[in-house]
Amino acid sequence: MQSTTFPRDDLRRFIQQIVRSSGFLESVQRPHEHAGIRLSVSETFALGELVEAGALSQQELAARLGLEKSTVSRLAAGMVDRGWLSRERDPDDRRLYRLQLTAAGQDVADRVGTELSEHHGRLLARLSPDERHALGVGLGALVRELDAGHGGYGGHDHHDGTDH
Amino acid sequence: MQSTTFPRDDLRRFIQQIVRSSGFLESVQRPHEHAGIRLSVSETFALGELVEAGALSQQELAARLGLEKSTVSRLAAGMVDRGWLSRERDPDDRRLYRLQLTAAGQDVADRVGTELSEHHGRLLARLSPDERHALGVGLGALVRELDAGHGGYGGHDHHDGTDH
DNA sequence: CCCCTACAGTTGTACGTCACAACTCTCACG
DNA sequence: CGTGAGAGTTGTGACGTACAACTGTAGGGG
Repeated sequence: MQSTTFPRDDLRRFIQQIVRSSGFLESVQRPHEHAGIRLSVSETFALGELVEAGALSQQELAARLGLEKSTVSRLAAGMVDRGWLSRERDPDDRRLYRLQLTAAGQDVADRVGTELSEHHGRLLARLSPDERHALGVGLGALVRELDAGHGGYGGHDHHDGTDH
Repeated sequence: MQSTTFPRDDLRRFIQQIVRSSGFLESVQRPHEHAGIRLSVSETFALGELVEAGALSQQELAARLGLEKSTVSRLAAGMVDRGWLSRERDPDDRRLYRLQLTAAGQDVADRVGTELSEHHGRLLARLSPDERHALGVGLGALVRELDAGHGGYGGHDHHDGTDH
């Protein structure tokens, strides 16, 4: 059964308090300023995914973000408009796009990343070393299981991972 | 091109992967089925806050959810319509409402809470006892610091936290 | 070679969630 | 009383998203 170290629904209480303390419900819906740049949460995550992956098709990006392809189509278009993304057809399969950060896009990603990193650093600095370590272990395990099993809240079950 | 500050932020990487694996961006925007009941994320959290607090004014609920009072006004109205909430003026100060769960509302809160709890339980069951413990310690510390300092991602800074 | 299916991406549309601003109503205080 | 402050409401508009119907490319069999 469950050990007494993590009783009944503490995870839920944590989530609720995180929501409360981080202005969560507001910030997901509205564009935001990070490092003097106005971007939506989806854009922020898209930057992160592109930094990590290098080049992605829109489908792949959609799968990573858990969004519909039509949504990502418009998301990418907006980022292209702002000069953050280059969108070229894949020469080997002209159905695909190759989304890639431009120099300006990398710069934005860098600045936003730095700001978030500093923010998180300040937050983590207030934890004891043991707590920081515990957080890393715990979140690492959580992410591992979320990735492995189905951890979604929706049941919709996209984000499959079937790529060519 | 120094583009490596983005991925170096561990907390950020965790968040990103959690987003990816939990269908987050989609589910925040759209009503959802929990225990056969269709509700939005804000409604889910509102139920949680009301279970925890017993009775709240709309302002207090707004502060806890990090939402504007007008938004909460409509949120509460919807929940009253569905019979989950009773909304009576506070006899001592008729400006305030006393929001309280009805029997039906408590039932819904209970069912949704149970489902979430089981979901979280299944997730946590796949962690080792050490990992579960670490997660508890780490998240506990994180919540503590989020609550204490300003941990918000916006610069907006409402949600003052003057409550209780 | 052509058709047919599969797949990537686009566009039209509708919906849900939210904030801001201007308003009403109640309270407290002089 | 009248004035100001606080709780809640309503009008409005912005934004992010999904779904469905569409276009265009690719890869097979007849």
